Amino acid sequence: MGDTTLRQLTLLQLLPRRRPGLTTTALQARLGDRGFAVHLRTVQRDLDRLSSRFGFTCDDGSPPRWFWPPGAADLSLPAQDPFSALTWSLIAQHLEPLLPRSLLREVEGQFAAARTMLESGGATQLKRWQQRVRSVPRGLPLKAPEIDPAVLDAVYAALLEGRQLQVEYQARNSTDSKQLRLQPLGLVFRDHCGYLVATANDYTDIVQFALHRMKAAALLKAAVIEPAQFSLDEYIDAGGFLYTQGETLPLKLVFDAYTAQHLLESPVAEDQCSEVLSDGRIQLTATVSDSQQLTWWLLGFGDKVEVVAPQTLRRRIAEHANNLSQRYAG
Amino acid sequence: MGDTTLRQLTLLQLLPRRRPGLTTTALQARLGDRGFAVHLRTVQRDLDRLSSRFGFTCDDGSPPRWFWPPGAADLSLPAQDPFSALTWSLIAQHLEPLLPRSLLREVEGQFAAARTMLESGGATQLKRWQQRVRSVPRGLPLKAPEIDPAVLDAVYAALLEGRQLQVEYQARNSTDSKQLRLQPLGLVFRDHCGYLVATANDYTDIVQFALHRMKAAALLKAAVIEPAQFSLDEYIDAGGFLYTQGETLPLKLVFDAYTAQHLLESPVAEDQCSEVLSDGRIQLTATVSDSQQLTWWLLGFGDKVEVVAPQTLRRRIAEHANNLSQRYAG
DNA sequence: ATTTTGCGCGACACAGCCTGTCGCCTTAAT
DNA sequence: ATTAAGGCGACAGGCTGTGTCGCGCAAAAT
Repeated sequence: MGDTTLRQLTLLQLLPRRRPGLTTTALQARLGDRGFAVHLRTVQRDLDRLSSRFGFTCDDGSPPRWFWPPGAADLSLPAQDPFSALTWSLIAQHLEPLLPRSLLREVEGQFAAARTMLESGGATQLKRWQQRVRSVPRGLPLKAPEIDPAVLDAVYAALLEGRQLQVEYQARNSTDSKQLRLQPLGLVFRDHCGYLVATANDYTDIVQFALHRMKAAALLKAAVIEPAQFSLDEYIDAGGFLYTQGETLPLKLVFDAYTAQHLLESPVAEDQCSEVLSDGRIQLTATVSDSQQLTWWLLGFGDKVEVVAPQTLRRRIAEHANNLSQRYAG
Repeated sequence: MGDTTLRQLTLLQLLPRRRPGLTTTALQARLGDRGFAVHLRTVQRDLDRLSSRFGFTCDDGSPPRWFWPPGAADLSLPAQDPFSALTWSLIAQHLEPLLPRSLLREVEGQFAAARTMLESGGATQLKRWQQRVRSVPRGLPLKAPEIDPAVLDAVYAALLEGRQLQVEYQARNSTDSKQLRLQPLGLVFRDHCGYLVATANDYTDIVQFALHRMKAAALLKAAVIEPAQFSLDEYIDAGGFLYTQGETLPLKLVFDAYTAQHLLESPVAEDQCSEVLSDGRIQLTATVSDSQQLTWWLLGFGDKVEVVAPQTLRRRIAEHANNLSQRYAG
C-alpha cells in the first residue's frame, strides 16, 4: 500500500525547522496522532534513511533531536514551474529593499527555489531571466534597519505563545539601554520598520517598541496580561501609527494632463471619475478617507496638482505651500 | 530501500501545475532521466494511489494527462512552522494591496499554507493571529488594475520561450483597441502596474505596453527578434520608467525635530549623518542619487523639510513651492 | 472501413523490502 | 550504583511493490 510513502512524507513534515529538534519518541507520538501507529524502531530507520537523502540532521545529544538545518533544500508540492518562479522572482525583487533581512531569512527558501527553477533551464536561460524581469520600487529606497534574528525569534515566540518578554531596549533619544518587561499585544510593520505594541513594566498605557532598537530579548514564563478588550485594529485606527483613517472626504483635484495619466490607470478609489477641463488639465473626483498618507501623497505632486475641494484640505496644502515658499524666499 | 518513497516524491514534483498535464509515458521518461527506471505500469499505479491522497487529477482524454488542479493543497519541506507562517502572513498583508490579483494567484498556495498553519493551533489561535499582526502600507492605497490571467499567461510564456506575441491593445487615450505584433524584451513592474517592454510590428523603437490594457494576447510561433545589445537595466536607467538614477547628490536637509525621527531610524543612504542645530531642528547630510523619487519624497514632507544643498535641488523645490502658493493665492 | 498502434487496466506471482521483535549497549537520571 | 530510556544491530516473516502478460478500447494511420 501507499502507507509507507505517506508516513515518511508526514515524518518529513513533522520535522521542525530549527533547533532544538524533536526526539524519535516525540516524532513517533505525533505520527501516532496522525494515524501511523508504528514502532519506534521504524521511526529510527526512516530518519536514518531519509536524512541522507534530504539533508536533515540531528544534534549529537542523547537522545538526539532531529531538525532541518537552516538553508535546507526547500521543496514544495506542487513544484515551482517557470510561471510561478517568475512571479516569485518579482516578489523577491519587490520585497528585498523593503523588509529587514531577518524577516526575509524566514522565507528565503521559497525565493531560492524559484531561482533554482529559473536557472535549471540551462546557463543561457539563467542570464536571460536575471536580466529580463525587474521590479521598480515606488518610493525612495530607504535602508531597512536590521533586526537581530535572536530578538525576532523571541518576539515571535512571545506573541505566539502569549507570554511576557524581557527586552533590553535602547530608547530613541538616549544612548544607553534599559531593561523592560513587556506585555506583547501585537506586531505591526509600518514601511519597513517593525514595532511591538505592548505595555511596559507595570504601566498600563500602550506603547510601541521598535524591533530594531531591541538589543536583546528573552522569553519569560509568565503569561501576558492584556488590557480588557484590546483590539490592535482599533489601536491602529486610533492613530497609533500616524495612519489615521479619518472621515471620508469628497476629493476634487485638478492635475496636469501628463501627471494624471498615472492616476487614471490605478484609481485612488472605487468611485473615481475624471473629466478634461477646457484648459487641458484633468479634473478628478473621488471619495477617500482623510489620512496622513493623503496629505503626503498630494504634496508629493508639487505644483502638478491643485486641490479644489474640500476646503479644509485645500487650506492645509496651501499652508504648506506658503510656509515653504516663504522659507526659500528668505 | 527508500527508493519507492523517493520515486513517488519525485513523481509528485514532476507533475505540472496546470493544464495540459503530462501523460504517464512522459512522466515515466522523466523519472527515467532522474534514475528511476521503472515500468509504465508502476507509474500508472503510483499515479492512481497518490492522486486520491494528494488531490491531483487527470483530464478525461485518451491518453489522460495528469496535473495539479488549481488551488491544490500546497505542501512544502521543511514544513511551515509558526514563525515562518507569521512572516508569510505579514508578507501577504503587505503584498495584497500592491500586486494585481492575477499575480497573487500564482503564489496564493504559499499564503494559504501559512494561514492553515496559524489556524491549526485551534480556533482561538486563529482569531488571535488574524488580529495581532498587521502591515500598515506606506503610501496611499491605490487600486491595482486587474490583469487578465490569460494575458498574463501568454506574456509569461512569450518571455520564457522567447517568442513573439500578438496582443489586442487598448491604447491609453483611445477607446477602441488594435492588434499589435510584439517582440517582448522584458517585463517591469512599477508600483503595481506591469509593463511589457517590447517593440511593436515592424518598428524599431522600444515601447512599454501596460499589461492591464491588453484585452487579449496570443503566443506566436516566431522567435523574438531582439535589437542588438538590448539591456533592460540600461533601458530602465535611461529613464524608461521615470526612474532616473541620475548623478549622485551631496544632500543637506534640515528637518523638524519630530519629522526627522523617522529618517534617523531608516537612513536614506549608508553615509547618512545628522546633527542638531541651535534652533532644535535637525540637519541631515547624505549622498543619494538624483531621481524623480527624490523630488517626490522631499515634496511629500511639505514645510517639514528645507533643502539646503545642493543648490539645483533647492531651486527645484523652491520653484514648486512658489508655483503652488501662487496658485492657491489666486 | 480496416488496420495498427498506444496505452489503460485487471490479474498474478514472486522477489525483496519493510516492519515487528529481541537483545545488547550507551547515556542520563535518581 | 542502580534503573530507565532509547539507540542500534540482527533476524525472520508477512506482505507490499513490481514486473509481466493479456485484453480491450480509442485514436491515428493506411
